[in-house]
Amino acid sequence: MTNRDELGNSVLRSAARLTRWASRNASFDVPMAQARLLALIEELGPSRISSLAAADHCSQPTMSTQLQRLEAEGWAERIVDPADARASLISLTTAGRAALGRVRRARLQALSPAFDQLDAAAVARLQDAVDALDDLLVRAAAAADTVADAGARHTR
Amino acid sequence: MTNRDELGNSVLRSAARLTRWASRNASFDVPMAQARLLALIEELGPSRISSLAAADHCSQPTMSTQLQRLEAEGWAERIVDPADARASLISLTTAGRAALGRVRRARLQALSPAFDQLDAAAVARLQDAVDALDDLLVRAAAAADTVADAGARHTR
DNA sequence: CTAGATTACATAGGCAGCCTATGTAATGCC
DNA sequence: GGCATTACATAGGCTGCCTATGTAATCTAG
Repeated sequence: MTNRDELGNSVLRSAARLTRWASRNASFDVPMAQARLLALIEELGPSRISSLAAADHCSQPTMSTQLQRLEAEGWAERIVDPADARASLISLTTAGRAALGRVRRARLQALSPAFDQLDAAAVARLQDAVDALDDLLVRAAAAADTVADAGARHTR
Repeated sequence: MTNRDELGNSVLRSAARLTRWASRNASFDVPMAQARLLALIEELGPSRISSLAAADHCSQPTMSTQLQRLEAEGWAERIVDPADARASLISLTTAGRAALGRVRRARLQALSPAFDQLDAAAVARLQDAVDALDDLLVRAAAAADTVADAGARHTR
């Protein structure tokens, strides 16, 4: 048990450390959350605000304000959903796609000195690490949802 | 090229996702930064504020305020460094060590449903992932320091 | 066809976490 | 003794996230 407990703490600690380091050292003009949102919109295509919030695992108001920032930069635009006047469909502008490209390049530039030292085996190992983290997150999120559903059922 | 670039983005994205998920779902009473600081003080033993800031890769004012919160909770205490009246030596109180234990248990509880599903191979894979991330961070930080030093040399 | 529930989103207010710039007190050096 | 340096504190600001709540559009039951 101590074994797995220790591992759980290690995973979270290492992931958090790397993330914090990247956000400190990757000097992009674009804040993390905006960059994430740009990528998300690109991935999903025209989407509603609530869909984006669900996909990003954040609250709807948080997504609303983040989107307003993207719009202020001219990186995203919204059209009223023709099927439902309450909702809007969000998509990237040309400038938004360009900004996303800049962000990705800047982020890589911060990591590249480290990556340049890696041999093929280390690259493969990192690739496997990414898969392992993604897998863990999927399981954790699924388990949390199950718990939440069970809780909701109790309150009905 | 595209291969490594893609991997770089993947690593950062996956680590960030896991971290964000954990901070949302691990319902401990103690905020992330405080928890980190508790662990850091435990690891380093009596230390100066500036040392803690360096170890945590944050600024000295940030560490000052975080420490004030730990002190307010009664989890850390400081004594004036007998060798230098400007500095103080920070250490955990008994309550602080207890709080650290609670945090670790709470954090594990959030992850444990996911961990319970893992077989031995998956655990080993995660362990390797942690090592890979740590290694990457060490390389990245070292590379960044080298660049910083070179820059500093230029300004002299 | 209309009153109430529901849905989609916006706004308000608050807290964590981090930064830079700058002030203050102790120390070290010439 | 005077001046730079060092260790830390304070001020002010930004991102990023939350909950609570308001508003307008839509759906639904009667």
